Amino acid sequence: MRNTDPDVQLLSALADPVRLSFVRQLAENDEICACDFSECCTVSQPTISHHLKVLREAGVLTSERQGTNIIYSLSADFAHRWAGLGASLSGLVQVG
Amino acid sequence: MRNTDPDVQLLSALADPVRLSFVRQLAENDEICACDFSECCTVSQPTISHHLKVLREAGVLTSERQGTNIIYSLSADFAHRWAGLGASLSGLVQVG
DNA sequence: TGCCAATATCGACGAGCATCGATATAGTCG
DNA sequence: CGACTATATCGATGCTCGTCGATATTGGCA
Repeated sequence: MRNTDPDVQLLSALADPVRLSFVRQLAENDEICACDFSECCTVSQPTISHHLKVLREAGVLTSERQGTNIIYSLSADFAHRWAGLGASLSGLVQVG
Repeated sequence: MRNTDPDVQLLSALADPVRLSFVRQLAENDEICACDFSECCTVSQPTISHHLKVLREAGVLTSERQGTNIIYSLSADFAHRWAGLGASLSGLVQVG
């Protein structure tokens, strides 16, 4: 009996300090190698891989292979989904 | 060693199907009595009270007493916080 | 003051999740 | 092919959280 609501899945994916930190880093640098996330956080490599998978499956990130490394970047429609969610939550989007 | 990041707290508060449903109802009707939430969901009264408390402590909702009932509404700066978070996550806010 | 209705708190339980070490997979290069 | 590096998967563990029934609290009213 899982959560199939994609909005809940999106929010759950972001509602973790490690994952939110990843997304914020990607908001500043368009593309980040998976190996570079390990430099900033105190979690192990399997944990990083797990969190990246959660963000990928929630549609927040997309991955792309470049040689040995895997490059992550924010998903194209993440911004739209965020804005749409905000609209449904209080008709805001534009807040001045 | 808990999460003191208010953004993570905000996202965690919304990352639950019951709580997100509450917020969506409040996005349509400005004010809702606590007793009216029980009509729409399959959870018990203590559970509803618990979820409302989480949303209150995350700054999403505000409560106001009206006689025996307690009226809930969206917090005034919830929209600002949402937009600010969106901006920090990908400089979006304005998306198409 | 005493009763009733609405809401909150308490204590407990079960499921899910973040985390890890160990290991497997995949791609590169000699 | 064989070794090395980067990333993913596996299995286990401890903790957090959603949920409930029982109970406490609070406000309104007779």
